[in-house]
Amino acid sequence: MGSAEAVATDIPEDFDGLRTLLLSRREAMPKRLKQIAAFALEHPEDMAFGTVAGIAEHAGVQPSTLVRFAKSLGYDGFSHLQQIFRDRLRERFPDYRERLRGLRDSEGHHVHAASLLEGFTHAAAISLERMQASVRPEELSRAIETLAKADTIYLLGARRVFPVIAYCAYAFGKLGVRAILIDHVGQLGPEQLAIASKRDAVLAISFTPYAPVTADLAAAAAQRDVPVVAITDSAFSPLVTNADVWLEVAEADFGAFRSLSASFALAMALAVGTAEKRAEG
Amino acid sequence: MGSAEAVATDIPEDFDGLRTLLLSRREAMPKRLKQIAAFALEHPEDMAFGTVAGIAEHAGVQPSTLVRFAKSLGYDGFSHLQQIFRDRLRERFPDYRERLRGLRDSEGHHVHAASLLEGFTHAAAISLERMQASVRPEELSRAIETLAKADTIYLLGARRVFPVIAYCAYAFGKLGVRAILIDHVGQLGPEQLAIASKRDAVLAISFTPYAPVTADLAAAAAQRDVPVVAITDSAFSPLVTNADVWLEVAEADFGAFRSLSASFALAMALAVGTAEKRAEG
DNA sequence: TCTATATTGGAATTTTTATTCCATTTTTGT
DNA sequence: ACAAAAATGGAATAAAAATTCCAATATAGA
Repeated sequence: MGSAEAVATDIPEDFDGLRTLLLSRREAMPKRLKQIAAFALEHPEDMAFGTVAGIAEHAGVQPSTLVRFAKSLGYDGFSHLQQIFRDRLRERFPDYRERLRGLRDSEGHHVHAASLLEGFTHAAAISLERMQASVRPEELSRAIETLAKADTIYLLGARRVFPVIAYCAYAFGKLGVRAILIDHVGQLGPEQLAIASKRDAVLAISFTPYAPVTADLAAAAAQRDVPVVAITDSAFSPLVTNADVWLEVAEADFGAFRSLSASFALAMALAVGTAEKRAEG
Repeated sequence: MGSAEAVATDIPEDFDGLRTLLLSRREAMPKRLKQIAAFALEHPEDMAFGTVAGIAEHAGVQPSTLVRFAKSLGYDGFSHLQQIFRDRLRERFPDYRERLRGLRDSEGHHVHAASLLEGFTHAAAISLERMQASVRPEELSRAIETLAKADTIYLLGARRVFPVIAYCAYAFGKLGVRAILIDHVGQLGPEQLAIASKRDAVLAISFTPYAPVTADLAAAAAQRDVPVVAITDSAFSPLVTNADVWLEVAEADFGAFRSLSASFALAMALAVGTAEKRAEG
């Protein structure tokens, strides 16, 4: 016994932890392993994407040495170590379920509750960050212009995104912009939308799994030449075909639930932007 | 010859090109391939990291269909296609900087629209960060325990926070927890809440300026010994006096509008925590 | 310098993963 | 409604990758 393998007690499951570990062990490492440690911190992307053979060649070591490196840190093998680098690129929590399970066993209930909260908070933060990169300013401007020209704005959204559209109703009301929430009570959606004309506009939101009502009502409106502004999560959304302008928002999830933070931020920007544009002209 | 394979003349080598290609072919694609195309654009990260088997399962298709998909676009095989997704993740950071620079250079309206969006995004991020510090894990646990013990959960929230409570109705439903949304249609709030007993619970949310309905209905429920869990923004809130447990959330604002992000994250943590606790015992 | 111990290189092996093939189902055109 | 073509599912196969093992080399302590 007493081999080189670590006692596998504190294996870092995220990149920061790994970096700290590597730095602290740096001095005590044999030549090739130190070489790999340096390479890993310098080229985390290669570590995330490469194969053992490829990375080994780049780093100037043997494939087996890479596996040894991973094991000496306490990981099962190279694949396990690589997961850390992949998670980092994904900006996701490392194996969150595992972590939650561990917390539940070791400490009290409130720790678990806190980490649930942390999970949803994190998902929200990621969504916001991603949206900053994905929404194109020109499209946003076009959407605002379309809504600003409208006489009345009809708000369309069901199920998961209903809260967003409900908030739009609140915000437009506060801003003095005439907007009508199509809540589809008593299945009266079509009737609620029937009076929309080409001088109005529809703001429709829908994410997977796309609620059929939303797409149907938006299509019906588009048919009658009512301008449609859509917020959705993919170019394949049924809303896209009928939309004059569409904005893409990909929300991050935690467990089975997706965030709505980015959608809210976007909806608010649309609402305020519309109100300001109207005030101008 | 003349098989289904594409003529391999214009294989996009970057993500944007691929996206454009997929969009242009969207209509002509058979069902499963379209399904994959949608999945690929929605979950580019999974495409980058996953294995054929894993991605196929997530997307709900057979592994062979994934390979066919890649080939139908002109790629050698799945691995070749996957490379596009990996390259995209590698270049994500420079891409983002480009975008910001472009933003600065472009014309006035777009900049303004973009900065509105940034403002709301920022407010949301700040709110999330603050909440992490202000919510005490023990209180959160107590709130979850209270809700978990309840037979039926009555959801109370009006005006600005109505979206949060509406989302709770959605989440609890998904999680199989009996919950009733007091939407106060036709001013029937008191009647909707009348059947709540001490074996149930009320989850009430209210922020300044506190909507009187919410406080009144919560007080009426508390009067009849229905446990009340409250989410509010200060110790001076009218909800506090009637609540058995209360959680404080201070949302940041941008312009006249406050974020709701932190409230959403908290509400989701409550919902999932409650469902888990019920599953345990 | 010599020996015990740790480290390294590289081929052999096992495991995982991508791809192909064919029978079955679905769609399309007449 | 029918035949032909296209699309699909799933098992079989091929390819690629990770891991292991052992001999060779280097290192440290006496």
